[in-house]
Amino acid sequence: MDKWRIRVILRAMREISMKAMLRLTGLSADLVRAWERRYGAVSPKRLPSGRRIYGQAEVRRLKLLAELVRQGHSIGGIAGLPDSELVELRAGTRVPSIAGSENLADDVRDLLRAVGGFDLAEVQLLLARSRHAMSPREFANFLVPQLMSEVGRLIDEGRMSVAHEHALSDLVRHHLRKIYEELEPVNGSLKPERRLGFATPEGHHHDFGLLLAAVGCRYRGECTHFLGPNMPAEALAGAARELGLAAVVLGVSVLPPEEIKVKPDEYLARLDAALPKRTELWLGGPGVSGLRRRRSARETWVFESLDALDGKLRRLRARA
Amino acid sequence: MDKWRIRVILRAMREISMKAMLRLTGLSADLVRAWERRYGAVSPKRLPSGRRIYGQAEVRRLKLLAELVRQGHSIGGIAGLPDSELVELRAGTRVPSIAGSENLADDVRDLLRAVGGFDLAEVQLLLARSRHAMSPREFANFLVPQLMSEVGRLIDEGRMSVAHEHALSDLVRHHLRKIYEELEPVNGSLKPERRLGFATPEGHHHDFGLLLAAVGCRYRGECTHFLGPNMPAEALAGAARELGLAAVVLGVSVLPPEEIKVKPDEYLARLDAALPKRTELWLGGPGVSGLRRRRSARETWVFESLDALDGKLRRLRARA
DNA sequence: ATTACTTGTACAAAACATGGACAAATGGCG
DNA sequence: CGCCATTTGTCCATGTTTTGTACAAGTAAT
Repeated sequence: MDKWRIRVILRAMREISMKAMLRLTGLSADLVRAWERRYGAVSPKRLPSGRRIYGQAEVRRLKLLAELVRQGHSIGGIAGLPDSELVELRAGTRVPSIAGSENLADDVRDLLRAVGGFDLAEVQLLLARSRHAMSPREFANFLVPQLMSEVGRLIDEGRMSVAHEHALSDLVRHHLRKIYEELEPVNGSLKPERRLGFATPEGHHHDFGLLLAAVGCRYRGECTHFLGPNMPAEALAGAARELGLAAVVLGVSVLPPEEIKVKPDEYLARLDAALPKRTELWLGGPGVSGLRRRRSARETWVFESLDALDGKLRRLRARA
Repeated sequence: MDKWRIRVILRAMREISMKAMLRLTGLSADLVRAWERRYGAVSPKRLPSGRRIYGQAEVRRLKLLAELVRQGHSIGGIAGLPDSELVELRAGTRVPSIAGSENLADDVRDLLRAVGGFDLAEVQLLLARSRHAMSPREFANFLVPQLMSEVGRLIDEGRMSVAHEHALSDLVRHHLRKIYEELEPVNGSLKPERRLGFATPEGHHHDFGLLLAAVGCRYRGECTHFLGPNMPAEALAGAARELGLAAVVLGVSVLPPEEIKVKPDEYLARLDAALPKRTELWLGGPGVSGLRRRRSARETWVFESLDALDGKLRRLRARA
């Protein structure tokens, strides 16, 4: 028979058996079947033999339901809600869910108008709507960069001030932070953990890009620890040791000369000296191009874009 | 027969079961039912089976009632008031300086242990629990300062590193930011607006204290605009003009000499020159004591503590 | 043959409703 | 101050609904 082929196809489409689903969700077989039978909580596809197969969407939904039930919601009350409202329930924010996000460009345009008019409440609303209308990945990798670069352009043209930008930054960062929080893996993922730590060097206060990277990694199912900006080398090394980090992801920005307190190269030397031998160093951000090439026994990798980071994760995952 | 299958899930969005409501409000089932039966404090909808379901409005109202009762109001006296008057009541009450000290100490202890073990997921959980178990004010004015000062002490003693502190800061800030967001004025139930803008001077990247101040002001029902840290004087002045701010609240921290890009006094001079005549300047934070006394036609006020800021708001409110 | 999974039924525990009772706290009032 | 009525949080008894888990009997996969 070509059962083998079926299996390969299933794996390729990320569709998994019940047992695998149970591992991912932490639920019991009887319970999931009861939820399905009594409330129609999920409707997994079936093999010709009648066996259930769960796709990514079902697993995600079951994880959501399980988490909400743990939080005190009654399964009967939430099993019928669509995914988007489950997410809202978990987030605790009310969002006037507009049907579908028509176009990324439209969303950006609306946001820019609201920012220009300093209507922060409206910006907040639009961001919330966009965040729920698209996937975390779309939000973090497309909408946010596009929005911020447009704002940068408008500032260059003198049609907006940095005040607009800062106020917007605070709101956008807040939403990214929420996404990061909500992506928290419920149960240990299938693979053994590869812990990643995120920080920016001492004197580097902007953790915007770092947050984007962390969101991307969580989205890929990595076990991430956000340690924050402005992290002294020795403290970061200590944290890496305590946490047993497989890699430290360092977000390096470009600072105006008068703000440089610790030279990036010096910082890296100190970090390299203090960091545990096995911990890899992944460097990203606008500031990496200016770094001197160092020689070190340590596995060091420079990524030029978030896509490159994403690619690396996919490669690592495929190998395992 | 199969009544399960026939059963229609007719719960609308954002309506939650009693158990979930209890978690959010921190009240007990018996108590809520008593309030409902005796005073009609809330009137939750019912499922066909008779079970109560609570919407956003009811949860908010119960939280409000619980907080006011904790502050000494009698439930019988306030249970019948409309939401707007409850908010008004909260905005005008003097808050007891000590709020369940033994409980607070427990929370802080648990948090410190989790931080020390670098268990960020646990910290996140504990913060979320505390945030819901106490009023925004208790969280922002008691738990957060106590927690952070304890961490500072542990760092001085060498029992914690700044990495712990930064990772914790990120999480606490996130929760403060959420509180700020959730305090968004209900429905303009309060007095005509006195718009306040919040920022830190150029080069000052820490907006932790600023956020605390903003939360405090929103709690008092003020119309607040959080403009963010590191704000150039001219941009801030422009924002004040556009927004028609009644006052700019500036959070000044103490910077190590090598990080000072713009001297605070110079910054203030520039700000004073650019700011609209009618906009007041409220200065707070650890850095205000080092400021030179300036002469200016502008109404300028220096506050030494968050309590002082709170007091000013109450005085303004009482006058109106 | 063993394991994993199916459907259907059954049952016990948890959650919740109602109404009543009770003691501690509160607040006049003589 | 003592005394009494009221307020208020908590607890209990009893019945119903909801929900998690167990099990039997049969089928597919390894």
